[in-house]
Parts: sequence; C-alpha cells; structure tokens
Amino acid sequence: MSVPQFSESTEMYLKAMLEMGNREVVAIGRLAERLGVTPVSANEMIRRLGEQGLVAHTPYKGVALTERGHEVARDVMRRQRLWEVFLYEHLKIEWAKIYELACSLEHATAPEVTEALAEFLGNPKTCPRGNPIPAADGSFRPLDGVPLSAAEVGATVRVLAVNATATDVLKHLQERNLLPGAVVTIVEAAPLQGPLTLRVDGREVALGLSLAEFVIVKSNPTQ
Amino acid sequence: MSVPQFSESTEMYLKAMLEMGNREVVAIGRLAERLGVTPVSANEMIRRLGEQGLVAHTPYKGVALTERGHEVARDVMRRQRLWEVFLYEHLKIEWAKIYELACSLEHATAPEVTEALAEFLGNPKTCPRGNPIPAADGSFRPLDGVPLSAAEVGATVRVLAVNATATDVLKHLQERNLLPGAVVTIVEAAPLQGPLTLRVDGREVALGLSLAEFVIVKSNPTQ
DNA sequence: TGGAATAATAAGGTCGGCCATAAGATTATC
DNA sequence: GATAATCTTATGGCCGACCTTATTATTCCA
Repeated sequence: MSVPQFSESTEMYLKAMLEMGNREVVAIGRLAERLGVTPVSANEMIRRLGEQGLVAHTPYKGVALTERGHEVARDVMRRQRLWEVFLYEHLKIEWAKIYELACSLEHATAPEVTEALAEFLGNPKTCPRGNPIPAADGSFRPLDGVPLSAAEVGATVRVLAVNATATDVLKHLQERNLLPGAVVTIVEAAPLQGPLTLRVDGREVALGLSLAEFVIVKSNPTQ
Repeated sequence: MSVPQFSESTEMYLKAMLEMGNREVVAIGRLAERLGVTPVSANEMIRRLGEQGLVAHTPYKGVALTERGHEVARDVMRRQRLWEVFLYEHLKIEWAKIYELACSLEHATAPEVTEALAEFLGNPKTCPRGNPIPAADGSFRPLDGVPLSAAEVGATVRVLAVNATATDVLKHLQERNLLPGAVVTIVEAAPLQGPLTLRVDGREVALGLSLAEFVIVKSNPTQ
C-alpha cells in the first residue's frame, strides 16, 4: 500500500524502453511486443506517458525517454536488479526465475526499502544476469558489449550479460551454459537467419538468432 | 507481473477480516472503516468475495471468512509478517514503518519467494510487533491476550503484541515504550471513555482508549 | 414501541488499462 | 510511383474497484 508514485504499468513501459534502447528511440510496435499488449494499447499508453512528460513521441519515428522518464526508469531498474541479487544470493532462488520474481517486487518497493536493501547487499554493481545496477545517485553506464548475434564467425568472446527476461528463455540459455563469464566461440552461422553453432565449455550448441540477441558479449575478451 | 492469484484488494479485505476477528463475524461497517472505503463499496466487494466463496455474508449480521477465505488470509498474513521481520531485522528499517512497507511487498510475493524467505529468516514465529506468523502448513494460533483497554485498573500486565497498522499510531505507541515485552501498570482509567493512565518503565503516560485497543497484553504475566 | 443508528440495495459515474475493429497517414521497398 | 507494411487515430466496449446519492430494510435501545 501507499508506494506507487507511478502505476505498475507506467513503470513497466519505462523500464522496457530503458532495457531496449536506453535513451534511443524505440518503435512502438517493438515495445508493444515486448510488453505483450497490442500496438493500439501501447499507442494510447504512450500518449498518456507523453502528457506526463515521461516520454517524447515522434509519430511514425518512435518514442524515447525524456530526462524525467529516464530517471524513473533507472530507479525502477535499480529496484529490480537489487531484488534479483537478493533472490539469487540470499534466497537461493533458481537463476532463471529471478527476473520474473523480482519484477513483481520492484513495483512494491518504497525508496527507503530500496536503499536499505542496497546497503544490506553491499551495494552490488551488477545483477546475477550480468547487467549493471543503476546507482543511487542515478548514474548508469550500460554495458558496451554486442549481442552474440552480431559477433563475427570464428571469434571467441566472453559473455558479459544476459538480457532476456522470460523465464523459459533464461532456462534455455542456462542449460547451454550461456551465463555471464562464459567463453564462447562462434563456430558457424547458418544462412537465412539460421541458428549459430557455438562452442561453450568445449560443448557444441546451436542457438537461434533471436535467442542470440539476448546474449551480450565482449568482442575482445581479456584472456 | 504474474504473481496475483487474488487481487491486491481481495487480499486486503481477507487479511483485514483475519486481523479483526479471525473466523468471527465482522461488521461490514468496521471493515470499511479499517480499509478506508465507504460502506457501500465494502458491501459491493463483500458480494464479489461471497460469489468466489471466500466469505460468508449474513445480511445485517456481518461477514465471516469461509475456510477457503481463511486459508488465503493466513497466507497473506504470513507473507506480510515475514517481510516485517526482514525489514526490521535485516534492513534495519524503523519499527513503526515496517507494517506499511511490508504490506506493499506482500501482494507481490510468489509462494516460492515466501518459503525461501521464511527459510532465510530462520522460520520466525512472531513478527516484530509481537504477532504470530502463520506457519507454512497453514496452522495459526492467535494470541490469547486481551486489549489493554480491557485490562483491570491496578493490574500489572505484559505487552504481548501491538496490533496497530498505521505508521503514526505505531510511532505514538513506540514513543511511549508500549512495545512487545513491556511491563505496564494500569494506574487509572478516566471516566467517560477517557484515557488510561499507565506506568511504563517507571514513567507515567496517558493513552486514549482507542489506542489502548491496539495493545494486546497478557493479564497474568510470567514475572 | 418508536426513533436512531446501521446496513443493504439500486442507479449512475469515474478512472486506468486493456481489447477489437476500422479508417487514414506515413514510410520503405521493389 | 505503386504497393505493402507499419503506424496512428477514432470509436466503442470491458473489467475491477472505487465513488455519490437516494431509498429501503433491519436492529438496537431508551
């Protein structure tokens, strides 16, 4: 009770935009897809968010977070990733489930709880999926990696983070050892948007391109 | 995301009924008051809860939890009080605020998080306000104390629990040292529903009757 | 026993966030 | 430059949970 400065829905839209493009313009269609709503609904919602000064919408071009919206989104993401750390490190909850479970908690978390939690956790810098946690002062430096789907064939790269949010996708990646820290060689890229063939921990695995988008890697790993 | 089997509103109604009367009949007017809604709204909601088999409403008599409703309410209360323990013991959050903050979190807590949290906390039996935490198997024994407002003048009693939920009320009681474990002598009860005069920790304090309702004491304390 | 207080019901309204359908605007591509 | 794909806007509808106002029913108590 009491907490919500912004509605859960508002927070989800803003966080999705931050996750998808930081400050960049995002197509409303993509956003709708990610949030599981129709494009029409997303359009309506974006109009409301625009009226509140949280996003800037350029018709037919896309939508971007305003400074204010970016601030709120960082705060939501901070809460979310702190809860991920707690769920994984302290409650020993299954890695693939923590995003979804933390996502519920984030909207019910008052500022003083967020900061006390951060303190309790020792002010972690990254969540268990490898993503950076925005700091209390709002500073936030996104990872500078590239999606595995964009890495060169033949290259050996290190997984920095996993960007996925759906539990089943996370489970799928975990089963293939595609976790932060993993060292991966891109053996082959099948034509026609076909799957990648990878070597992970000496094992060959196939990975669809759309899944490979979720795996953020560093092109020249420190070996 | 995902969690809510029952709406937040449903959970609040059921929990309030459990807090107010366990399985007993509660007047809809009282319930509405506690939840901060109009009696008309509470009536509507009780009808809906009745249709779902969670409560049994006898017109002009009041409403009581069904077995099913009692079960759900116990679960909500369990989540709530476990979070209270976490917020107080681990996050070091101010005692008077934990009810309200835990209340937000309770509705966003999936079963596996509840149980992992209980484990993490060492399966506590009571919350920081002294109230028992329903067990995972559903067993729940309410306190057998009486409200301080019903204690005899001259008696010396021990505070078992504080039943209040509003932060300002909790703060008020805390400032007067009326916390679980405190030993209190009822010095005087003013006439016409006037305040009680108490001796707490050697200090004389006045306490309005409606506030004294929130303080649950054991009549013959183990000294 | 007759009011006062309380409870219940009815009717109509608001708000947020979603839906479908349909029509029009723009952009991208061949 | 035409057509397909995408985006936007409009209209109307739904649901949950609340609101007000008004009417009727019941209970309690002096």
